[in-house]
Order: sequence, then structure tokens, then C-alpha cells
Amino acid sequence: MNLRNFYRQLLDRFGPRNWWPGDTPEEVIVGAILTQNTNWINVEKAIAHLRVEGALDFRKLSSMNKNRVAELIRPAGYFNQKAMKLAIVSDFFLKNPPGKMSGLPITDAREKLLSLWGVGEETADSILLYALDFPILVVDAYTRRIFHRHGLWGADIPYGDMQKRLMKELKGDTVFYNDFHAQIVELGKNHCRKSRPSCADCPVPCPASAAK
DNA sequence: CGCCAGGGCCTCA
DNA sequence: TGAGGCCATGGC
Repeated sequence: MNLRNFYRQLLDRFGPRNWWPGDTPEEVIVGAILTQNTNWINVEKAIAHLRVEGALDFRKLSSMNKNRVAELIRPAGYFNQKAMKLAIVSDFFLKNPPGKMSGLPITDAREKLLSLWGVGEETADSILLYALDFPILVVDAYTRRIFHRHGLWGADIPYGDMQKRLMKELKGDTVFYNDFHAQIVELGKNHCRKSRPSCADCPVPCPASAAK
């Protein structure tokens, strides 16, 4: 399969996605934590609560009472863990502002993020790409499932393997990786669902032999 | 109803 | 280093 062509099919169907859903780097970073294993609809409710409270703000998030933060982000699930994660990440970005992080070599920036409790590979890469404008491809459960169904790899391929393989073939820049991942999410949510996938109107139908 | 969602950490071998 | 358990709400 030609991945550039695959992307073209998605772009033709869905149009440019203009991601990430969030305006400021702060909002993108908060969203990246809150959306861990959670439906975006629920994340939006949590972000709305934070905004009303004036807490969509690193200073506030790093100093506010954890129980209060947990209460505000309750709809996003795992609220106790995520309240802690928001405090840790906020504290980090107060000391390492996004503008300064963007100037580091990407490997250094990634390592710093991964060293934080609560920030794994996907969250780190989402922040690197969507908040700090680094050219790195975010992959996720949708990516794993979609390309597994297309016969590209096994169902349990590790995160890093997916990322290496796709980036090696795509060789994109920040703008391209931004939209590629956004298109994958659109496809994964609305067509290539885990259960009851909507294959009839899929913009990138699986080869019959590989479909599952 | 039960399943699922744009993960990540801890434990235990 | 890998599998399994845990965290938790709300939509469908």
C-alpha cells in the first residue's frame, strides 16, 4: 500500500482537519493529558469546567488543590490520576516554557517529556507535534487497528515500531504529520471502529483478504 | 445493558 | 520487556 495515496483518499473525503482541537499550547497540552484512553466528548466537558474556573492555566493547575482539579475534570475519567498529571506537566512547562522547548533538539525535548510521570509516548508526541510544532508523527490505537486491518502489521505492534515504519515511508514535515494523524483519528472514530466498523462507505476500503 | 474511548503506571515474573 | 491489573466517566 502507498501511504501517501492512502492519505490522499482520506484528505479527499474528510478535507483538511485543522488539528489539534484547542487554541493555545496550554489548551493542547491539557487536552493531551485528559484524552488519555478517553472519549474527546468527555474531555471537552472537563476543559469547559477548567475554563470557567480560570484554571486552563499552568500556574493555576500547578498550585490548585488536587481534589478541586479532580472535581472539575471528573467527566474525563481517571480524574485523580489526571489531576496529578496536570499538576506535574504544568509545573514542568512553567520551568520549561513551550517557546524554549521548541528550540531544543527534538530528541532532547522528547526525553524531557517522557521523564514526567503521566506522560507516555503518545502524549509526549502529541505535545511535541501539536503544541511545540516538532515534525513527529503521533500514532495511537486507531493507527494500530486501521493498518492492522489493512494487513500492514500485527494487532499488537508496539508504539515505536508503528511510528518508525510510518515516518520512514512518509518523510513528512510538521504540517503533514499534523493532518495525517488527524485524518487517522477521523477514520478510526467514524469508520474503522473496533466493533461494528462502517466499511460500506469507507474512503480507504481494506483489501478483502486482509479485512477483519 | 455491556462495550468502548486519541494511555500510562505499577507489579511480578 | 512483557503480560495483567488498575484507574473511571459518559456515549451508544
